[in-house]
Amino acid sequence: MSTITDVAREAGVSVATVSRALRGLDRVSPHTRERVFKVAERLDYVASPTATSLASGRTQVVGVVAPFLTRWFFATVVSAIEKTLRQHGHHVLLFDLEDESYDRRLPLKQNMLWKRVDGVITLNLPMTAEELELVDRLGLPLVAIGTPVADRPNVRIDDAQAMRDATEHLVSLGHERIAYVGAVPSNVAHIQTPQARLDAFREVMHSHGLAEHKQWILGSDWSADSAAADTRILLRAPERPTAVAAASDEMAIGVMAAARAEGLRVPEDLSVIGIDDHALSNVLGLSTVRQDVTAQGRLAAEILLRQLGISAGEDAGTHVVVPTELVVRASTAPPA
Amino acid sequence: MSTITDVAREAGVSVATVSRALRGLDRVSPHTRERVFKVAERLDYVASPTATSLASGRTQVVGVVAPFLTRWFFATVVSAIEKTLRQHGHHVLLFDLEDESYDRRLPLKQNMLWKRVDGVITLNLPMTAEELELVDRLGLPLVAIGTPVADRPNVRIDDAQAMRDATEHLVSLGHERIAYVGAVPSNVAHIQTPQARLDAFREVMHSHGLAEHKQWILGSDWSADSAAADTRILLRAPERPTAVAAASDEMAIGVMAAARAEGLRVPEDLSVIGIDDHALSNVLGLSTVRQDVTAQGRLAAEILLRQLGISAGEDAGTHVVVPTELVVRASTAPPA
DNA sequence: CTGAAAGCGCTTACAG
DNA sequence: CTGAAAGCGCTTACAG
Repeated sequence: MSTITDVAREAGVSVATVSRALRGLDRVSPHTRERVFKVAERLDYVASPTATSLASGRTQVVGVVAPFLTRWFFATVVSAIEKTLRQHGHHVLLFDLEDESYDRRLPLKQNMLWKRVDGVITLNLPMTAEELELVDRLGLPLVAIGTPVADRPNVRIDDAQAMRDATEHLVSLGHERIAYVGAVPSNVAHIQTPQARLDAFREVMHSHGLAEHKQWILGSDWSADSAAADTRILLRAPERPTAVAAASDEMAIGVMAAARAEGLRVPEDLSVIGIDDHALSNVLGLSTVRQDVTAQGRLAAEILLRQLGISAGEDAGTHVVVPTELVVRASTAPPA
Repeated sequence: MSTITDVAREAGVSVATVSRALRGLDRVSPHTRERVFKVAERLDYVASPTATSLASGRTQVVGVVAPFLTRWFFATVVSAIEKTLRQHGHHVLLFDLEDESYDRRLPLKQNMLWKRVDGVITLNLPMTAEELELVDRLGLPLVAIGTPVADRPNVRIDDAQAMRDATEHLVSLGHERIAYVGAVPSNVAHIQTPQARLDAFREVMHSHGLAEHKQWILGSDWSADSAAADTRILLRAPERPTAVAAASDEMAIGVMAAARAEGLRVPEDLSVIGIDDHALSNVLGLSTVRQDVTAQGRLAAEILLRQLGISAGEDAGTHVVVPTELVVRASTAPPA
């Protein structure tokens, strides 16, 4: 592979001039610039990012950090981030902090970030004080998607509003006996979004004077399987809810499956609603509150690029709330 | 942040000695090594990967390239790759080659790889001759997951065997009128796995003397939505299959939903089987042929590390076929 | 066992 | 507008 020296020699100029010409800096004559471009193209020259980084201090790489990757939300948002960054000549270094045990995660370490990335995007990741201190010490800009990180730029949906809309939808259909799936177990401090959703659920129930049954608030590890298992127990009790609001579509899908397994019809015997608009929700007829995850990924990437001094997208500020939308499908109906 | 020079000064040795001591090379006295370690720790020293790369030619980064990311298979395999690489001090630079249009993808370019990664892992990505030539020119080892790439190391399942098992399962239940969902449209050259599955389906049908109806071989863009839409048309025809074999669980889920939407019961009126064992398949009661995607990601990462001279995992060779397993659930039964 | 020095391939003031 | 040179922070022969 050819280096900047090869190009300089062939073009009959200094390496400094090649560097300036190729990066589009001014103070280069049009004629020289053109000659350099020609030679660079002929030699298939691409500047070594490694050398560029050492000299400039920039890597053109952004660290994307997630507590896990294998759920719909994360894959979708990572895809959007990657595409947006690549359009602006940047790349994503991916970190999956999932640990063997569900009740903890791996910590962010200096060797993941130091001189490796220009900035960080977190995905629903509450950061510890030490991690935040690390990011600050390394001077890295940070944008948080979902769960906020201190006062850093943040892109998210209004979790409370989303769950309010879901619950109000059930109430407006006439439901009074409503269960909730997706409470945060106390051992999972690194997953916080659900708390705001639960609070909103309670608020709506209370505002309508509806009773909140403690045993109808189900915890979950956020998976369809565990939501289904918990729901089956719930549905076997003598007192049964007529509707379930789940904090995510994946859990809602588990709830629907559990209802069917218990011989109940959805929505005739049990209404179910989730939050997300998961890729499978449409085909499964799940009512939900849709969030635009792709937009969140794109916006977060654009904010970070702007913090790096690269103009990208429209400046919508540093704290963006992406709107959600109630989508009524076949899984919700008035109680029998 | 401190540099190797800081450590050398504090420890009273040369930078060369610090470099050797910290990397565990021999020809360093135990006493010196210990002193260097102490100082390095006290100064929070982490070698600049950017400088290390320039000097050594190694980046400790692996490029992971996928035709898209937002499907279950890809997210799962990327997660496994990332974890395996990180255990060995390597990181993943992620490329999502999805384009606006489904019938093409972005090409792999020199600026994504050159001096940026030490090797490449492809995920179900048929490479063009130019792309392969590029990877060769850059001297990068490559491991392919799924779709093979020339004669490079490869980790995959036996696609033919998987679909044979799925189809044989339906035949053994007594089905004779079987449809297939997931044929590859001719415009999607960058997605090839399904072709082997379709061939295997045909082979089994033929070996049992069962008729193959041309209109029962459905193409698909590999999503649940399109599989559902196509299946609904299929099920409205006067002549109907009693079973459907789908090339993936996501499509099979679409088929089940379509059957229900048409008022048919699964499995009484229509049996459905897929391939994958998707995260939602258990809860939805979908019969399937399970593949271990996490193992595929781990094995591919280990092979690549070994090609880079890093001992990782057990050496299982360079061409690994990960076994699959028929999982019978509630979506398949004898025809009515 | 240890150090001085060259080299990796760029960028960036500084002169001119 | 252009070039010579220092510098980014490591690794790696080469001496000793």
